[in-house]
Amino acid sequence: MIKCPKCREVEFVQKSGIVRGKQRYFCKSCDYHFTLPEPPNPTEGKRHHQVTIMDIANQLGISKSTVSRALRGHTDIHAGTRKMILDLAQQLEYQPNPLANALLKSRTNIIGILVPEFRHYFFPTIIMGAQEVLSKAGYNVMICQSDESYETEVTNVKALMSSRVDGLLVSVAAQTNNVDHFRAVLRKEVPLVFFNRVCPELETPQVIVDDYNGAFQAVEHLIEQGYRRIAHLAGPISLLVSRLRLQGYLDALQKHNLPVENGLIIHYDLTEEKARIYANYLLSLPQPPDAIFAINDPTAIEIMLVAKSRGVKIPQELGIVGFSNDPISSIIEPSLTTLEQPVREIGKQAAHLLLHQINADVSEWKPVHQVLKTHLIVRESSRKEKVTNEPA
Amino acid sequence: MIKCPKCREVEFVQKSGIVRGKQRYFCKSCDYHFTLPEPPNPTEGKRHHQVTIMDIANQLGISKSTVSRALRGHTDIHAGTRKMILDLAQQLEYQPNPLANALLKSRTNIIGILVPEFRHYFFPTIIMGAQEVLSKAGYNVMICQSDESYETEVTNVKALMSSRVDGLLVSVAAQTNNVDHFRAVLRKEVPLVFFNRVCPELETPQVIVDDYNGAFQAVEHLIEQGYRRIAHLAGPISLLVSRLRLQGYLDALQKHNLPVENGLIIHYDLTEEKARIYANYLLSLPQPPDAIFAINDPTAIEIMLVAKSRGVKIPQELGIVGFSNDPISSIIEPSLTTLEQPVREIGKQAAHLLLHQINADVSEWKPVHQVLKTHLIVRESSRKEKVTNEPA
DNA sequence: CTGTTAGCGCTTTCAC
DNA sequence: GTGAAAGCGCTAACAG
Repeated sequence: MIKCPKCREVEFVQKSGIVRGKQRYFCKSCDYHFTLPEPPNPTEGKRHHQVTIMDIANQLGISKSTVSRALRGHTDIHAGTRKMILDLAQQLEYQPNPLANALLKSRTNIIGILVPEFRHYFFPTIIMGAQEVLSKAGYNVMICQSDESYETEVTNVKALMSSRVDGLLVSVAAQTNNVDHFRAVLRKEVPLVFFNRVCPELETPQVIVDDYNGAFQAVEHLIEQGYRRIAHLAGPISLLVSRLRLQGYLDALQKHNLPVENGLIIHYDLTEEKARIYANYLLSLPQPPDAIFAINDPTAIEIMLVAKSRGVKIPQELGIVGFSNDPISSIIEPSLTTLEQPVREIGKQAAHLLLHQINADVSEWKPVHQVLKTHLIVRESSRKEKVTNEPA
Repeated sequence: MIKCPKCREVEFVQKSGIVRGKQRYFCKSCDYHFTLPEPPNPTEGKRHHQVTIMDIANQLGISKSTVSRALRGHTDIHAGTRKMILDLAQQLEYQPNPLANALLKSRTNIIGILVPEFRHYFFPTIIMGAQEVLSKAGYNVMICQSDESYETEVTNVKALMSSRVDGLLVSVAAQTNNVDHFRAVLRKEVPLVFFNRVCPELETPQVIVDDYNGAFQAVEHLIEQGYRRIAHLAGPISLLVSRLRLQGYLDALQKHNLPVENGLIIHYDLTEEKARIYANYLLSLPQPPDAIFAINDPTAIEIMLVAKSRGVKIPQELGIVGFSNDPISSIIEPSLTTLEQPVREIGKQAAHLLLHQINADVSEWKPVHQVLKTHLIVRESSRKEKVTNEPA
């Protein structure tokens, strides 16, 4: 005898209508009702596109829970059963559906990587480093590029978030002035790690190199080589990396009692096109600089090409130093003096920090600031004194 | 009165034990049984991490189907209800969970891209082209690189397949001789499109450039410039692109009645290191070649660097032609003669073909072979006769 | 126009 | 050691 769990009445009536062969019952006294499940029908022949644990269970005449347990390596399973399951799974080329798992656990095992571009050496190499670490930890990687555009960056972050990535590795676009979209990420408690182009105002881990000292060394090296009017083709002031390298430049000038000329400091948006324009501008000044410290190697290369096309001799009339040691720096003639940074390592470190955040509770999150070393590589583009390399 | 749907008996008994407050009933006569659902408990206060349609439905006192319909833009919905739902969704920053959808539809909206590497200009540019098309169509992209290794390629394909990508864009690794892993992809009816490094033995779309004619032009150009012992640093014979470019090379020699010397044709695995080794080998032959046609620009660049380091004069003593027009070709000195190919367009075309496969029924799949044009760009590295560009 | 229900594939209680 | 059932969030079929 069945009692209604709501009103304790004993009578149920079957209402008219059947849902897909199932019978529905309603309590006579209250609004409580339920549907009687349909008797199991073994003569069903579904054609699955992908093998599921249910297929294995059915073929073996056991329940899917047991299959699941065997596949997941639970201990309390009969050894024989386990073997049957594992063998059949192998034979059927069973592949667990990560979507089901993801839905259940709210974890996709996907990491989003957002970079400004990946045409040059720098970001691809970082990505390779990150991928190396992440794929070892069982994560796949989704890569987006902002093309230095703020709008694209916002769109990409939204896309990655709506793909429910488990974490985000980001290098900010040159045009980004507002970081609310990253705040939203942290608000949803999705781990976020910045590298190279970071957001110091956000409480989240970041990996950079020692930009200040690198820039300082670069400019001091130019001064020691005898250059006196040193320009700086800098990145947008919104980026910390630009500000740090600028400060290194300024302090090196100051240390050597060289005047700072604001006209020789140009902030630009890191696009190839603008690099060319500003290089031309600098070289056509009434009193052009005798050296340029460029924010990065692609910029330095553009400057070299412009200088060459104008017949300006490097390094005699113009010294150039870049940043990052792009392989092209050693190929171009004259070869480019630059600051080596452990590019691949940046990616690996960032990935490690991200994994740490993912595996820790939100309350334990720590905004670690990792700073890696740079190393000046002196090549031809800044060696004014050709004969003597050592000081007298 | 409730009848057992299996044996038509009328009596059910409640067995001892309650599952999470639910009561289970068993037929007295047969083994049929069911569980009576628990009465709805409105005083439940779950704390969700992410906003779901259920949250919206509950707050509005309507059903989640209605919310779903409103959000999906179905027409048959009361305008007022729709507005309420849309407003609340906005206010709650509701984001649909793509995992639930993916599980339901077996579509992830993710495309896997597998390339040999992305350090140089070529593959990143293709990826950008593909991404442009795919993201417009609502797809995200998952990028893997095989590092030219067969094993890594197999691993990557498996990883992408187990991520249930909706389609695959692939350029094959140099070391790949066996394509069973791609056969498995097609067997599972996952759309697959090859580009650049293709598998002609598989019945699936592919995008290449006119490698044969490109190579033919390149070598004919060298011959016209007066070079007579032309070597070819080729890719692995397993790749169609290597075979086509080799054939172009051979036919150009034949057309101009130049002998083919097997010692001047070297197949290699496309790694930077080996390029250097073989370049050195060629240049140290008792009768070294007076020109080299390289399978691609990175290879040509390596050859140039080796030649320079050995004091071999380019183009006077050694003519060099590459393939692809990597930006570095116009930067290096002497600038590199090469074949321009519409790199970005390759990615776009491949993406279009893939989208077509995805949207078509498997029975309609067509192994289209798209061939894009190449264009010889003559630069300094092959201009032996410096003064006269035109024939007499 | 709206509500109810099943089910995508899987893991995880709970019960035996 | 194994099975039954719930549920992750969503859409679609069906009933009203």
